[in-house]
Amino acid sequence: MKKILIVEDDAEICEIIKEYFGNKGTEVVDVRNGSDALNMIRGNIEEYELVLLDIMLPETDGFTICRHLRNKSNIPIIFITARGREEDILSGYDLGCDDYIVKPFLLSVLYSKCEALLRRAEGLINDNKLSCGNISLDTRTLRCFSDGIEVELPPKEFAILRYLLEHENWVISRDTLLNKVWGYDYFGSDRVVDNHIKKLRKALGSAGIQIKTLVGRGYKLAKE
Amino acid sequence: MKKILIVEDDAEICEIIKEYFGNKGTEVVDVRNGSDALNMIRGNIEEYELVLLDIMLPETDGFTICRHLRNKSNIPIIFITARGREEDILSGYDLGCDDYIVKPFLLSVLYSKCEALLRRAEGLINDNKLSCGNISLDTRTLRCFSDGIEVELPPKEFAILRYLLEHENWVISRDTLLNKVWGYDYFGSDRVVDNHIKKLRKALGSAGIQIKTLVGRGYKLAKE
DNA sequence: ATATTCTGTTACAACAAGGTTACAAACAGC
DNA sequence: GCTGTTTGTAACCTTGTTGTAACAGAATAT
Repeated sequence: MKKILIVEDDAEICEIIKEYFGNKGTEVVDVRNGSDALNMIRGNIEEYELVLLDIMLPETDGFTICRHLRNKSNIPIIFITARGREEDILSGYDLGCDDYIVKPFLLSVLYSKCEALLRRAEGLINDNKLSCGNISLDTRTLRCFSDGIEVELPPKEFAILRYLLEHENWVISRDTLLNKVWGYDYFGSDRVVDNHIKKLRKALGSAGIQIKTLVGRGYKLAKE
Repeated sequence: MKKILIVEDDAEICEIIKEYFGNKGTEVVDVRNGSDALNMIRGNIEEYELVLLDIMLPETDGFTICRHLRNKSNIPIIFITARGREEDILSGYDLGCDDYIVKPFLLSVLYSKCEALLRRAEGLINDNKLSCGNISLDTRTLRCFSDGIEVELPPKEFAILRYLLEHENWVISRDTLLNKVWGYDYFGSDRVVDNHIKKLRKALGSAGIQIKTLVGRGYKLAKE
């Protein structure tokens, strides 16, 4: 469950945000004044995935809090404030915030903004991760993991494994693999496939047994 | 120089954005209708680092364009539109945009939002010190250390190493490096990359082995 | 202006990946 | 069980990719 922090002195706003986000499965922890917020930052801010920050606060203002935050963390920060003047907004962005929302605002929009920012901060707008059992594969960084340890795969083997992962539990014939991995214009022997499957199994180590042979029909990848 | 794409039918808005961003050192390319935008996406959207997207456009609307974009790219997307109803905003976020700005807006704020989003998209909020294994790099003082001792690097090699450090463990193709380090308008042989990698490895001494070759795919930097 | 460094090209050697083949092992049908 | 077919495996050769150094032109410093 995601956990976000809100620094806001208005009890009512805290409550409606906590309820709205809570219903969507996101835990919201609130802090009502600047000095508590600073203590939180000194402590374990790593617990949180995002910070909602008011500017006008008792004891220490939001800008100062943002500065402290950015000194130790890249955590996503969204200002939520009644101060909508150009110079305030620009100050916020100068301090390294990610978004700046002027009150009053729509809860649904705030939630969507948080989602979008969290997606972006985690670097996964499209899901690049494929996995099946002990095998996983990141198609963006082109990394493959077997039993948690990284395995270097040559291009063809990577492509075959990727196709198998995209079609978990399907029986894939050699012909299909030749078409999808080699291309429609490839006319060599289909024994190439066997060879690459062999190398793939070897490279995957103990997870290699997840690639099953279906005699006369092809191969399939299973969770084991 | 950063390059961003704006899809917007209003010539005046295009012009003021192009001028404002141009003065700040960001190139803005404009497309005035939906079908041109779709062609751009099918072509080389990789050239751009961010897309500003209007919704009401001739031929194809912005939502459709956003959908096509997200099918092939994680590029940051900001909607800029007169449609400020809740359902429109939520539709935008549902399609995977990063921000949604309702017209009229302040140019300075738009620029700050772009900056913030680009920072976030590149994962570089605190980007003064980069390191990986025995290699570290201070982008402020432009100094590089390998095994703790300082190494002087020529500009190109520094830029390559910086890009690799910013994408630790990613497999970076020669094409990507040419685009990101040399610029999208470079059309020489990609063997330049090999040569600079060779010099970089040599300059880094024993830490040079942290730069791995992935035959047929490019290079990657790893912790060893 | 001159020297020095940096950059990009080229040529060639070294190497890894891909594909074929041959043979052993496993399998299916009888 | 036996037999023919399919698959696993390893060796081998070809091909394309990469490492490397030498070189020339461009950029920069002196």
